Amino acid sequence: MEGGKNLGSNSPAAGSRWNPTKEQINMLENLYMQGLKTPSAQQIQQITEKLRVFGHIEGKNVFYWFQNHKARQRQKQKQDNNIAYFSRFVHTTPVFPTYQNVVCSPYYVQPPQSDLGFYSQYPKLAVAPLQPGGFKTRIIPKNIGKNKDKFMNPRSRNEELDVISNKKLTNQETLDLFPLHPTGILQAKTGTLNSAENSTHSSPSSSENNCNFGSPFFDFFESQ
Amino acid sequence: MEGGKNLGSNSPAAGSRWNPTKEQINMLENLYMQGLKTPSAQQIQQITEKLRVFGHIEGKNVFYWFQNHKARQRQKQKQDNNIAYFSRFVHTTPVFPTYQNVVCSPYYVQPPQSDLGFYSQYPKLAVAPLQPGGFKTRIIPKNIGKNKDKFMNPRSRNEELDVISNKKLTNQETLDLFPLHPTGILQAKTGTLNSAENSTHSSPSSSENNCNFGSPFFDFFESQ
DNA sequence: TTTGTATGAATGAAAG
DNA sequence: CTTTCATTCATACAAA
Repeated sequence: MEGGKNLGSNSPAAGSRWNPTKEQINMLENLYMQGLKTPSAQQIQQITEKLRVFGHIEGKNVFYWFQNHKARQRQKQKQDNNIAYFSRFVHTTPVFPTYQNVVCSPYYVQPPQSDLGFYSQYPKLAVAPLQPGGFKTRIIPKNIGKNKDKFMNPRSRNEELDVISNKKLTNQETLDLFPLHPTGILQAKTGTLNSAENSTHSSPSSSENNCNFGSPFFDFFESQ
Repeated sequence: MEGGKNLGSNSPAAGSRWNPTKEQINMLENLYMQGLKTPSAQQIQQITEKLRVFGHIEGKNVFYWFQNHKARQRQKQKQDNNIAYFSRFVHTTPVFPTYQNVVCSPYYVQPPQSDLGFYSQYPKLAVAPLQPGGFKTRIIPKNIGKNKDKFMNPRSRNEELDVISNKKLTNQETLDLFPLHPTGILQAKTGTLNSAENSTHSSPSSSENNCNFGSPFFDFFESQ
C-alpha cells in the first residue's frame, strides 16, 4: 500500500516520531553498554550531534532513548532475576550480579565493582529475588496526598498542600483563586507567599506572572 | 495494548495514578498560562476542589502537575533555544565548554528586564541562545563567566536535561563524552553533579553510571 | 488486513 | 527546583 516506510528513518519533518537508523541505534547501545545509563544534558547534546550525521535526530530523542532503554533493560532484568532465582535451585549457582545476560562484549569489561551498578539508585531491590507474582518495585514512599508531608518549599510552605485543611491563614481572606473581578490582593499577597512569582520587571503588558485574573480570559470557574 | 486505559480518568480507587480529564488539563493549562506557575497550598486546594467536579483528583495531583508542567515547559524552552541557536550554524562542532567565544551574538539581546514573562523565576536565561557545546549557563554579560553570577540557585541548579547544554560546569573541563583514555574525572565530578547516581551503596568502585569510558571499548566517534 | 510486539514519546509521581 | 523512575499511550513494522 503505502510502501512509504520510513526506512532510513531520515524522513525529515514528516511530523512523525523519530525513527533511529541502524547506526544510531548501534552507537546508542554501545554507549549504554559501556556504562552510560543516564547521560547528562551535556552528554546528550554531544551524542546528538554525533548521531546527527546519520540522520535527523534531536536531543530529546537521545534523552528518551536512554530513558526507555534503561527502563526496559531494567524490567527485562527483573524477569531474568526471577528466572535466575528459580534456576538457583537447579544450578546451585552463584549469585550473579544479575544482568549477566548483558553479555559483556569483547570490548566491554564489566567493571569489577559495578555490581548492582544497574541499580545504583535502587539499592534496595538490587539482588533481591522477586516474588513469582511480581512485586511492586516502588516502595511507595509515603502517603503524600493524604497527610502532612510537606513537599512544598519553605518558601510558601505555611501550609500542607493537600491536607490543607488547616490553613493557617493569618487573617481571613480566602484568597480566592478565581475572583470575578480584579482584586489586586493576589499581587500583594503573593509578595509574601510566593515572592518569586511576580518579581522585578514592571512590563506593562506582562500579565504573565502576576496572575492578574482581572484580564479578559475564560474563567472556567465563574460558573461555580 | 489496551491493557487498561483509564480512559475516563475517573477511574476511582483503582490504585493507579491520576488520569486527568480533558477539562482538568485545560483548566490547569489555562491557569498556568495566566501566570500561575507555583500555586500555594491554598491555591492548590482551591483548584483541586474546582477540578473535582470533573473527576477524582487530589491536591497532590495538582501540585505535581504544576511542578512537572513548569519543569517541562522550561526544558522545552531550553531545547528550543538550543535548536534555534544551532540552526544558525552549520556547527560540526566541537564540544568545548566555550565560555569563551562568548561574544554575545547578534541575536542575543539582553532582555529588557521584562523578559518574556514566561519565566518569572528565571528571568536570566529567558531567551539566551546557547553555545554549541553547551553554554555557560548564561551569557556572561559582564565578568566573563568565570564567577558566580548566580542567578541560579545556589543549590545545584543544573542545566536542563533535554537537549540542552551543560551541567553547571564549575570549572572548565570539557567532560568529553568520548575520551580516548580513562580520566577518572567523571567519577569525581559526578559525585557533585549527580550524586544520585553512585549514591549510597558503598560499592568500592561503582563505575556503573559514571560512564567510565576508561575501558577498552570501541570508540564510535574516534574517527570524528 | 489484522494482530502482535518493539519502542518512541509523554507524563504522573517521587526522590534528591 | 532537578532528576529519575514507572506507566501509559501511540506508532512503526513484522508476522500471520
